[in-house]
Amino acid sequence: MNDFLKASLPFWSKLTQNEQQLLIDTLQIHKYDRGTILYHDGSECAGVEIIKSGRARVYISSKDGKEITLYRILANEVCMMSAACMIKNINFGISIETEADSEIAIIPRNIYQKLNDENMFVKNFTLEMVAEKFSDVIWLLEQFVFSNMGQRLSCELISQSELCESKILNITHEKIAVDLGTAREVVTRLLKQFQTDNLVSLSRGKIEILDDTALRKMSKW
Amino acid sequence: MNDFLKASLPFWSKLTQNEQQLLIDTLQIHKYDRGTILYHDGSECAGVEIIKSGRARVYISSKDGKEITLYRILANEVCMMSAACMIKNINFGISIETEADSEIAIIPRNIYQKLNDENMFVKNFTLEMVAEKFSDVIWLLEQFVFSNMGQRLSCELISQSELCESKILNITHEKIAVDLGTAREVVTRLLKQFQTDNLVSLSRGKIEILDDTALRKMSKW
DNA sequence: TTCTTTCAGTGACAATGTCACGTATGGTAT
DNA sequence: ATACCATACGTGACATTGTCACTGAAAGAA
Repeated sequence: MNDFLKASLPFWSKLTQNEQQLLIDTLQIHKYDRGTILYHDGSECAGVEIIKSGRARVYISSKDGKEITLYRILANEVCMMSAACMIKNINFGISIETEADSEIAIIPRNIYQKLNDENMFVKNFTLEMVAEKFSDVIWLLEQFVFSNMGQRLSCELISQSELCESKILNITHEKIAVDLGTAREVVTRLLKQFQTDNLVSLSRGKIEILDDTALRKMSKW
Repeated sequence: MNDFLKASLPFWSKLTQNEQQLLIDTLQIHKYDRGTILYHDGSECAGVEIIKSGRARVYISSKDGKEITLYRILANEVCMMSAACMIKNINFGISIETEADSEIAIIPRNIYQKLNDENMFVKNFTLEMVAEKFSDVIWLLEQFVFSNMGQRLSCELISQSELCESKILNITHEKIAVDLGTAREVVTRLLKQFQTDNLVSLSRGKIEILDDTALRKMSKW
């Protein structure tokens, strides 16, 4: 039962017996279908979420429906946004949705808060997670400000390929566009170019990576 | 002497007598001219910096010299980047420069680390500061991804006006461009437009805001 | 099959970024 | 004052990216 807690929470072994039991007793586990919105800009956060299985996407969106993906949360990872937002009720203006059918454990807000206040290791963990994601977002901003679309697209293809551990990506231009915060047409145009350059091979809902060396080189300019 | 510590460090009154004394004893105070680079991407951080007087700009830059400002640190504010980077040696890829002649106090790295480990309030403060700046950066990213230049420029003019508490900004198009992460020509073009719309009045190195209501409305779209 | 939905392709145009200049302004040296 | 110089600004041409309004193509449902 608590194997995944050990795997997800580096501070697990530093908790007292009581703290561990408290966690186990209050932990809620939910299943969500792919595409469920776990958290939407401005709503209350229920607690700290741990992805037992599946995957989630953290993103920001504008009123007119544009989006950009900040980062993803994979199995056994903790959603620190929920951790952070409860600390000082800072509203980050972000949203989170599942990208696959997912099983998610929730540590209730007040429980995590208690652990965070009592236990140094928990607080350390919280800080490190926030700092790490902060670092991720700054990297993203860098990409956005300093790189051209070709670089960003090749980078996206590589990381999508790593995500699904395959050179064949079952993904639409639309999804890529949302990840990158651009328009589908732009993605289509560039992918077309990539295809004539023999970097990828395209078909409906599918992109096959032919030359990942070249893409990698490109993405790092 | 330690008045500014009280003002800058919310946890000051929660420190023990010994801790306070330790801080005072090890505190280093330096003066820097306007334009000094306090921290550059990848260098070691000396410690936690507190701006006693003056102002600093936190930014990221690319190899080919493009920049974008993340946020500013004003008098009596603490540079939490240095705080964060020492926690886990996360490299944020940022740089910091003074924007005015500044007096800066530095809490040595190991001292802050010690306080942070020992004292719950210090750790809380660190976390809150990181979360707050994180929130700022996400806001910036939102602006960058979802807003057009007109909106971002009007927003910049408003915030510059608030910074110097005047409707007359002594600032060049170049500086504004660097803040916004765009090119000077783009700023020049738009300012020209703003001028013909009677929003601002331009002269060399100076921008006078004529209609801040309109600018404000614009910046919030 | 036919219908329908989703995905992709395309041309025209707008906004922004880049480049290569030219021009204006204010300070400094003589 | 005059000439000179550095810095700031203006501008046109063009490249890249974003937006819009479509059309066409593929895959699943009726």
